Amino acid sequence: MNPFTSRVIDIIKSIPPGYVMTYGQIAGMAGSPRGARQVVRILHSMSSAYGLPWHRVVNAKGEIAIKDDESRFKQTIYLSDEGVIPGKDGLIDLERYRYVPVDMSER
DNA sequence: GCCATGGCTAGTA
DNA sequence: GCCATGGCTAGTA
Repeated sequence: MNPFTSRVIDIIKSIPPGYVMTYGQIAGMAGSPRGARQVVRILHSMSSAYGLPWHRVVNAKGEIAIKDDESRFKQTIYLSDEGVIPGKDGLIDLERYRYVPVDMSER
């Protein structure tokens, strides 16, 4: 597996309950700032095999971007179960719920 | 060719 | 709304 792919998987697995990350944020953290779509692909195809908390990933606007209605609904439920509730505008407040891991090398 | 993006712009109000 | 972007694990043998 490509290093980028395994980094993305590790990052996604590190998102704690009650928090979300964005596709672009994950891609950038994995070393490919333009790789948001790869994150999408990984989430789409490898979530079940790797037990990824796929529901904790949203787009840059704080939207649940998944297309499939059923999965979309599940994501909404999973997030609300963890306390992540969209605002009146339907968007998840990233200021509040975004997970920003502390980079140990910068301490 | 696929995919659940992201960021910038045109066009409107 | 448009379009540049990029790495590759889909699946019902």
